[in-house]
Amino acid sequence: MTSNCHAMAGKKFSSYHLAAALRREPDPAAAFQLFLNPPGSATPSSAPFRYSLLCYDLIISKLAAARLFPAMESVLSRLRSYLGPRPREQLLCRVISAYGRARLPAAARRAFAHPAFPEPRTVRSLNTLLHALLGCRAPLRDLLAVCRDAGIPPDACTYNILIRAAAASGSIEHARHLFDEMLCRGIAPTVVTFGTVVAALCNAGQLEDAFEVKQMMVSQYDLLPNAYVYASLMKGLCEKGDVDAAVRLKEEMEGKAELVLDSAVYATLIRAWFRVGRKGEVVGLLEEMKGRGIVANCVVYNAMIAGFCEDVRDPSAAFAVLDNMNKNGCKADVLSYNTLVAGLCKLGRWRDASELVEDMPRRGCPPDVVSYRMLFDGMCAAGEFLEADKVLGEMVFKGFSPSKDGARKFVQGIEREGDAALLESVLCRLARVNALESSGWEKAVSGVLDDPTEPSLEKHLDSIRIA
DNA sequence: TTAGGGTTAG
Repeated sequence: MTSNCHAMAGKKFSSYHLAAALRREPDPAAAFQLFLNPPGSATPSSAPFRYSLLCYDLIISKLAAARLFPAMESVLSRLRSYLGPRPREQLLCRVISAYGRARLPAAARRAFAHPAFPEPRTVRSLNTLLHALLGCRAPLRDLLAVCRDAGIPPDACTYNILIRAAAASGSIEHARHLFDEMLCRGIAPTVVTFGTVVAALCNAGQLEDAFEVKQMMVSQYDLLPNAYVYASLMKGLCEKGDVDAAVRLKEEMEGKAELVLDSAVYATLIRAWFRVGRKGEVVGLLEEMKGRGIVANCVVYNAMIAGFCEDVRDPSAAFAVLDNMNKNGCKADVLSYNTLVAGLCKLGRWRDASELVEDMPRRGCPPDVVSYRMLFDGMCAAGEFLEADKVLGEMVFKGFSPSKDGARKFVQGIEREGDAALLESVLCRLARVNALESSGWEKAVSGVLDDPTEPSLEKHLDSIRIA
């Protein structure tokens, strides 16, 4: 189609045309082919195609978003020898984030140092890398090491990520220390910093401290608490069982003109309402939302799905919510499905859960590692080890591994059933995805080794050790 | 797509 256009225009297909074609092409693999072979470039007499930086930018962004990493890396290599304006750091950030979302921390680190991008790095790509590593659950000390090695002066954003990493690794003390350090270095905390600190304190159950921080941001830093701060506090109160206090906080928000209630605030309350058995009042909350012009998003629907599954133990009602959200133009996300899968498994309905997981790709939402782990655990809990084994095969094929706990229960269950051949094959597969604790498999394996009918296991043991 | 909340699991 594209080549026809330029032939009709009687002009050479330039990088300008290529950029337009890349923008139009929805299929990233097709866009990659277009980039490699621009129309007209194959004619023997023609000079090499002259790419513009925009073409590189477009194709790299597209491939990054589609997680077509080998293709993306090959373009990055070409970009390295590209003689033209140097690419912007924003593009590098996109590449790093894509690796972070794919949970590939080593690749994210390599990208940060990629020679296609001109030195020096600014704090912007440093922060992107830190955020990517945080998403990969890298420990705080790794993040601190990255900061030290980069030698880039941190900003408030850097500290916000580090504080969140400290809280995620369970150390409020470290988070506090980082906050103090940032003050010492003359970096002013922002409303985001306070949002992070309040959330960390609430998650740790330190509500009094969290409220103190809310006061302090006003009195000492002249910053107003926003909906993020309120949502964290409301969730913290609900978890302590003080739903009424959470409602009072919502009323406090309503009294402040500068504060806008949003869907997160309602999702928090909806979930809490279900937990305390006030599901009848949820409809009222939804209507109130509507009245304020707040559109229910995935998070709100997911809170309802969780409520119907966990509290009402009524998966059909949860399925109805799923249908409803799709009708209302809100595409169910992986969390919606995983919540349902968890609910079905908890009710022992692993067959229904299995059907739902199988149906997810058709519904436009491929299962993730959590979907598989929950289904696997649900089958193990039901004593359905052969079914669990099938799921395990599919998981391993897709590069996912079961949780350590799930793998342990699975191995113990198969041990109890005494199927040595199955146990052997299972241990090898688990070892391949590194889902075995050494003590766990050693114990299980030694049990089988005592069995003289199972001589081939030693061979597999060696392969496990090498892996 | 430089940072924070809210819905699942662990």
